[in-house]
Amino acid sequence: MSTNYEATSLRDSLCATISTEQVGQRLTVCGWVAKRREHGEHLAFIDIRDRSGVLQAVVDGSVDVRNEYVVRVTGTVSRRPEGTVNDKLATGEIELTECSVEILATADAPPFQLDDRVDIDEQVRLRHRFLDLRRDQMQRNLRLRAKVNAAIRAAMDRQGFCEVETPLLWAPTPEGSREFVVPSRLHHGEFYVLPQSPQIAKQLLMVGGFDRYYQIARCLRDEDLRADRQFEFTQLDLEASFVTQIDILEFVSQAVLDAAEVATGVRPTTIDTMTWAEAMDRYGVDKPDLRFGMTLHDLSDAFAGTEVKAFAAPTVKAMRVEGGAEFTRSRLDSLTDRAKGLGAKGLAWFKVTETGLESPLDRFLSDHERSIIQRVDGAVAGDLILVVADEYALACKVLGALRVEIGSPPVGQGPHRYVWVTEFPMFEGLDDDGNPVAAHHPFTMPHPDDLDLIETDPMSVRSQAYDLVLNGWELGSGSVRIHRADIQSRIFAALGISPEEAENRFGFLLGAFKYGAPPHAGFAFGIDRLVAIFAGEENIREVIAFPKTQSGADLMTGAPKSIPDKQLKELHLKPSKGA
RNA sequence: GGACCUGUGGUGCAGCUCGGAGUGCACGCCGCCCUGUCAAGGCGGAGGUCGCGGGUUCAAAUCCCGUCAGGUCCGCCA
Repeated sequence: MSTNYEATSLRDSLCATISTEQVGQRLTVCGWVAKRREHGEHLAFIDIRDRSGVLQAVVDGSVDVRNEYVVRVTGTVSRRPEGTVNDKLATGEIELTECSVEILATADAPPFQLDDRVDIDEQVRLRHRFLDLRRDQMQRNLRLRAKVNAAIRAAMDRQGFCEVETPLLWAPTPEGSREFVVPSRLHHGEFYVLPQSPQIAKQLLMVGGFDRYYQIARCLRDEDLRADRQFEFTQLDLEASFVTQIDILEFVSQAVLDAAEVATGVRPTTIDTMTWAEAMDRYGVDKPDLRFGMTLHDLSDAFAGTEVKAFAAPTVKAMRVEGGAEFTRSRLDSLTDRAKGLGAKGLAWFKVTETGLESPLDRFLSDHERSIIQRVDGAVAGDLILVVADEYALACKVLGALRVEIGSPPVGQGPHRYVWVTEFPMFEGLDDDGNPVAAHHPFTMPHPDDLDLIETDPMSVRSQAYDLVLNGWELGSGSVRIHRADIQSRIFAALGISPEEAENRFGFLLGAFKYGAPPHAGFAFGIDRLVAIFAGEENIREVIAFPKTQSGADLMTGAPKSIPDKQLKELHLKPSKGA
């Protein structure tokens, strides 16, 4: 028999670990009163809840305990009388009798019910998060998260990675996401920032000879929040030397598959791979959700010489919505609004009927065009065809967004479909000065076949950057890094960063690279998101103990708050008007 | 910075279109009854700035404007 690690000075056992095997034993448990059911002067049932579950204690009616009192109960483990067994309870066959009850702490009535019977308003939950955490959902989620963390650590350790901690107080780098700023007390008017990721630190560790580094790292970004984005989030951050992309994908796969196995009980058999170009073309996003079809189909050739004005565009993309002919006009209007909101000129829709097409545009179509639309993706009567005509990238993006909006199942439904998206473009879009913007970051190694294009056709250069995607969520991304000064110079030049500016911004990294930088590559993926999907939660707040609201407030502590003038003075800070 | 949804005893909702007394339901809370319940049951009770401010009106939870908070999304997130 295994040692009972749960026994402490105050208790012998966890509530729900007691079974019929212990019948007759006198045991002590500790926990909260989950429920009290009174049956007159000399009989009451109290459910005692600890982290393992609940256990029923039979007590005298005079025992005055109320919901959420903290109690220590000593009693005899007994079989429940015939006919009173509760199948719904792990401990439903037993109960504690002849109990003595010690009240360790009394409790006010909680501001909301702690069972999972009703949804509680987000504000109320967050204001009293410490109570919310007692609920089964939060207990399950955070314990699941702990198991995932442990599995990830074990996988990295097994693969020879060394866990190294990197600073939270770091130097500002005017690149990428907005940083949280920390004023320096000892250096007037100067600031640290909290790292948006340990990116540069881990590359320096490579130069430092830690050829396999990892860390379960907190990252901080002062950007607007979303269901899958908090100011602070946790990543498995890793970097390795003397490797290529293939090695990194394998390292990360091991960690993710191990995590999936402990979380779901099943080890996923495959992680798909597709290029970024494929993902955009077929799914209209760089984070495709492979749980469902509704892929995008290119009709550009068929409509090349069309008379239909709405379709006179470089690219015509279509998507079949199974059963979508039932969509109401207002639903179609709202989809059209969404398409326009994303930059499309409009959204064409065609309901496929037994006799043909039903659409405001139908009368403008040639017979050939009509037959093309009717056959999109094997359409049958009752389906809906959505068409966007525009520049290639925009048509893909708009239809891709509609695909997710219409077809995406809830997080908890369907299989877990992992996919590596590779060959991201090196650059995307132009900044205000007309220079290309690094899609990943400026230290990303271009694809070896595209090195010659850096100067001639930068926007077509592919990079050795890759994302891991699960069910439409971007879990994380990584890249092979540039370790050669000549290639780095060419990339800086393409980005419009002068040597002086590069020295100013990244001098300490580039300087380090002069002393022997090994070829290296790395990755980082978000543990909040991974656990949220494992837990079937739509929002990462549900897997974070103390999250912030969408406006960045902590409703429990009241943060952010003003600080005393004395403290401001010490930091050499003066609030501007309105503060 | 923008769009949309929500805000009504402690909690979750209904009431809002079509203005007419703080009206209703469920849970919780308090008291009494009840010896086998487990979402216990029965009886009784307390508990409200209808988020806040302004406007329209004889009259506003309800209509209008503004504002705050929470949520979802766009922008943003190298």
